[in-house]
Parts: sequence; C-alpha cells; structure tokens
Amino acid sequence: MTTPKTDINFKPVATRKIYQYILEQFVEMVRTGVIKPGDKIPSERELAQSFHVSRPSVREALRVLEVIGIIEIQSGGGAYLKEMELGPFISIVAPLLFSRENFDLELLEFRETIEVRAMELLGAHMTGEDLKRLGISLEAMHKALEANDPESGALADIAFHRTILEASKSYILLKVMDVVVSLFEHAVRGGRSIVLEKHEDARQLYEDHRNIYLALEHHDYSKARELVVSHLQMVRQLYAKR
Amino acid sequence: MTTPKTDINFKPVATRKIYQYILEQFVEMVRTGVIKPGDKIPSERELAQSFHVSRPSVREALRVLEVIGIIEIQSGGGAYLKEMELGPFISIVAPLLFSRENFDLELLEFRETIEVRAMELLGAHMTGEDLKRLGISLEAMHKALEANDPESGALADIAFHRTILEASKSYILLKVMDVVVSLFEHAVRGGRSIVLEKHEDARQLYEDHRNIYLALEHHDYSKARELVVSHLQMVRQLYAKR
DNA sequence: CCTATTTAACTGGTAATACCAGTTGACAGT
DNA sequence: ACTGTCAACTGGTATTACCAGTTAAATAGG
Repeated sequence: MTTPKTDINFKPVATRKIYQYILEQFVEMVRTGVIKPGDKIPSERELAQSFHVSRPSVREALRVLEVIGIIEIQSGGGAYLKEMELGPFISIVAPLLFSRENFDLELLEFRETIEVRAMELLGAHMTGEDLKRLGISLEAMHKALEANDPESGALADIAFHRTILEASKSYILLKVMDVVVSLFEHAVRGGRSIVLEKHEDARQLYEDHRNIYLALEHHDYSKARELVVSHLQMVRQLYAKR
Repeated sequence: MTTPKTDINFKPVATRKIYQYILEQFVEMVRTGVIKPGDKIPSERELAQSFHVSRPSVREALRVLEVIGIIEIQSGGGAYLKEMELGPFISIVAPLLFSRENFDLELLEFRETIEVRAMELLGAHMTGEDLKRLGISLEAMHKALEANDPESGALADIAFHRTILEASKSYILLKVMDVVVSLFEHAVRGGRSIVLEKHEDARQLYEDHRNIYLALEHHDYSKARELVVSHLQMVRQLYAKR
C-alpha cells in the first residue's frame, strides 16, 4: 500500500514554537501599554495557566525577555517589567564581537561618526536647559579632577557626552551611543568604566570638554564640531598607547 | 539572641544562574574557535550530561543563543552554529521600538548618517573589485527596471547600498546598516522588503544610483557624497508621501 | 549486488511533577 | 510596639515521560 507520489505542494504547516507565541503576546501587551514598566508580571505558574501551556514553555519565553532586557527576574520575588536595557544582551554578544581584530578602534571611530552627527543636530535642537545640564556635567568633571578621583571623573566624562547626545534629540543616536559605550567598556576591562589614571590626561580631557561647552554656549556649532573631532582623535591616541 | 548590627559590608553572594554559566562557556568556545559556523552542536541530552546539569537548563541556554542568532535549531534535527544574525532578535524588539512616534523617519535619518560616513571612507578604502560589484548591482537594478519587476528591483537597491557599505571596509558600519534595514523592513510591512510600485519612482532611484556610481568611477568622492545625501532625502520624501 | 522501503534510534518540543531556596507578610509571643 | 517564627508564596533546577519530527541503518525486493 504505497502512497503514490504527487506533485501537490502543500504549504508547510506553520510550526512556530510555543514560546514564540508567548513572546508575541507579551510584547504586544507591552507595546499597547497593558503592562507598564515597573509592573509586576504574574508568576510563572499563573502565566502557564493563562496561556494553557506548561511552566517550562513560559520560562523559556521569560528567559528570552530577560536577556533582551525587557524584564527583570528576582529569584524568590517575581518578574518586573522595566525599560528596555540592552546590557544583558551586550554582555553575551560582546566576547564574540571583540574576537575581531581592532574592533575596539573601530568602535572609537564609530563613536566619532555618531557624536559628530549629534553636533550637527545640536544647532537646531539644543535648548537652554540642555546647556545647563552640560554645565553640570562639566562642573562634576572639574570637581573630580580637583579631588583626583578618576572613578567619578570617568562617570562625569560619560555623562557629558551622553548629555550632548540627549540634546541632539535623536533617540536612535542616543541608543546607539549607549550600545557603543557599553561595548567599549566590555572591551577594556570586562564591563567596568574606563578610568584615566594619569592626572594630565584627565586634565586634557576636561579642557577639551570645557572648550566644547564654551563653543556651544556661544552657539558656534561648527567650531564645536571641530573640537569634538579633535577631542575624539585625542581619545583614540590615548587609548592606542594605553 | 539578637544579632548586633555591624557596619561590615559583605559582598553579595554571587547567585548566577546555571544557564548563564552554560552561555558563557558556549560563547567562549565559539570565540576561541572550538566550535565553528556550520558545526553541529551536541544534542541537548549530551550537553546536559557534559555540563552535569538538567536538560531544561541546557534548553534555556540554547533558547537564548537561538534568539541572539548564534545558533539555528531544527526540530528533530539538531542545533547548528551559524554566523551571528540579529534577525530573530530584531523581530522581537521591533514592535517595541516602533511604538515611538516617527521612529521610521528617524531611522531614515540615521541611515543617512551611516551612509554619508561610509562615503567618506570610500576614498581611502574602495578597490577596483568593489567598483565592479557596484556595477553589477547597478546592472541588476537596470534589468529589474526594464522588466518592470519591483521585487528584484528592491533587492538590487538594497544590494547596491550594502555594497557601498562593504567597500567602506567598516565592519561596524555594515552591521549597523543591516540592523537599520532590517528594522525598517519591519516598520513597513512586517519584515518584507520595501517595494516601489510606481515605475517613475524606481526610475528615479536607478538614475540616482547610476550617478553615484559614475562619480565613484571618477573617484570624485565629494560629489558622490553630495549625491548620496540628496538621494536619501529623495527617498525620505518618497516614504513620507507613501 | 543494488535499490527502495521499512524501521529503529536518534533529535528537539512540550508537559507534568517534585523539590530546593529564596522572599514576603501575617501572626503570635514577648 | 517590637521581634521572631512560620507558612505561603516566588523562581531555579532536576527528573521523567511522551510526542513528533529527522536520519541512517537494516532489511526486503528487484
């Protein structure tokens, strides 16, 4: 009783996995605001009942959401929705990316691309409020310099650059920059901030930032742009000889 | 028997999860080349024995690797390592990103940032081989135009731009561009390529590409850059009135 | 001997269950 | 009112089982 071979082409039955359905529904609930950041997510057992699936299936979906950085799972506590955060994802992928030769230098180059573009947008979008926040970051860096505190100096450094990105009002540029910074920190010392040990280097960094700030204060955006370029070139040299 | 309160700061006991250990070891094996793209990964049961953990733990790790796009799992077959591919990840995250207002237009702006930067790099890095491949893409687009085949025209369009990115020899720019294109396709029609219906629009696109190609052929990179800028502005208008 | 079919031994997908280890909050003893 | 205890959660992990595909070896047919 052999089945005769036919030429009929059946469309392959969609065999999507259960965890994908759960993921979809979950993402949709987040998108439409049914669940908001900070909200507690029902327990795995409840979800399993609601979706009419087993707990392992729910767990796989939650695991993915955790790695993607949409939820935070506390052992014993529950799971909570949070603002998307690419940190966990980057932690996993970073080792693979950095197996490429000179990936770190390429990252610095790319950072220049982003920041220069942000400077171009500043002319149209920067507000007085933005300038004030830039001033605060600058002040923090100055204090760190005086106190010879490299740790908080590094934080202020990042804050300064991030404020510029925020002032450009470009969500994408900001997010991309966050990824770049995060990746770069992974490159240097496994996730910690990049700290300048030498005092004169930190001083140079501060001076650069100050000049950029002054240029922005006078709305001289083309000069600010030039300053950013030379500033980042300096940073690159600093990193290269490290 | 009350415990006296002390000022001692105990370091929080590391309570990393099993799947994270597995992930780490796996990524490390990929990084060092113990496993190479195309290789078959041991079955879940084998891995469970090797790592001395249960199968669910292994499955959670594999699930993450699948979403990240490092491995491909075939039901009934096995799991295979592949070149990292951000597609699955983007599919999940895209709906969340596009809940932002005008995210699609921001994407197009960002694309301009990337491509303009690529053009600047072309002067130093483009080879004759690259130019030849650009010509092939251009030719394909021309054929699609003649045959009035919007589908393959769209593919040739993407190929042309991607070839430019490749010619810039910047790995990061290329990968970022892939993400942008993928995200944009998700925006328009849930993952399919963007197709130009109107013939005159497709013709305009081809003309632009041709001019860019000619400029590059004559090594007039500044002109090529200008052309790319105006080209992408045109694309944005095309998309805006869609 | 070769080919085609069958079949058995895989694979991942899912479910059900159990137990451990944290967290939390109510409740009772002080 | 405070404190310590305990019970009822939570997620983390392991075990087991079964189903549904895939694959390759064994076998029957030529």
